[in-house]
Amino acid sequence: MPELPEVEVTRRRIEPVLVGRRIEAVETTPPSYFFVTPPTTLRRRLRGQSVSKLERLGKYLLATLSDGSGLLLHLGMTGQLFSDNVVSPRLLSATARASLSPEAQASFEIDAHTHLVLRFEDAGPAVLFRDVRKFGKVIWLPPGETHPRLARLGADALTVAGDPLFQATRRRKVAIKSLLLDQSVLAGVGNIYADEALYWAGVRPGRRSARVTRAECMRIADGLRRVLERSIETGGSSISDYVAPDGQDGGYQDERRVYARTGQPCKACGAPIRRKVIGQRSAHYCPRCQV
DNA sequence: ACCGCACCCTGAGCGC
DNA sequence: TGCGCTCAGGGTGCGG
Repeated sequence: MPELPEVEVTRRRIEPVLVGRRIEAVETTPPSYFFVTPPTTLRRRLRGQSVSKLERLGKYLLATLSDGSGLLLHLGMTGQLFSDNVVSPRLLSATARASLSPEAQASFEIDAHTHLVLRFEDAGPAVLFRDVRKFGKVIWLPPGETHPRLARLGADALTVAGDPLFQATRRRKVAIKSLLLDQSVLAGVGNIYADEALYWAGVRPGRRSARVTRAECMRIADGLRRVLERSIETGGSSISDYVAPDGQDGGYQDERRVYARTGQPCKACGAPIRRKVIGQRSAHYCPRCQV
């Protein structure tokens, strides 16, 4: 699911049900590479801690705990972080949706894809982390320690300026889209918003980075800010799995200009949107509006 | 240093 | 109905 807007919306909406509460119990699925920190360690370290802060770093969420340690989460492709008092069909598989009565669907049952459950000392809702494909990550950070991946993150895509972006493109042969997806260059951009920002900038995704002009980098930075801010405003993109912690779908999927619109007319010029594989990911663009 | 590729995992949707 | 195929918003690690 999640790119910067979805992670930021998740942060904003899960913060009120996380910060200030003391963890009483931690439940997990068996060890897997989803747990960078093994479940047994996680249980031992988290119990009794209260959450003092929740921040977003690129696509990561970092919860600071009362002893100074940290709980680092990445939602991967299909990660869902939510409180267990909410309802959404996106929290069920299609088969579960088909087999369950509407009444049964109205309360979430912890399933095999729910890898982490945090229960708290107060009577409020539990916080759950569900992830069908297990590309997400749960990492406990000892007090005072950071994580190599965090140290390598580039500038946050929401606030990046055109000039540093232009500098980063020099002497790079990779497609401009692949550069935007490189988290050590820009933190937070994923496949949807890379395509959308390049559309607004009028630049084709396959252009070699070194051949993108300074003026175009300015437009790409503007495009990134535009699509990321607007997506946060509308609650992110809910295309297959994404659901906000309060169970709400996002709205930005309705505002897409190119992503997953292959063959459909460009909303500006009518030309059919094209799909092309770039860096093993699908890229979408308007052949007339983007050069 | 950089680039392309294989790989991690599960499910949905398609044509036959 | 079921099989085999492709596709999917993520990132890492390897060899060239």
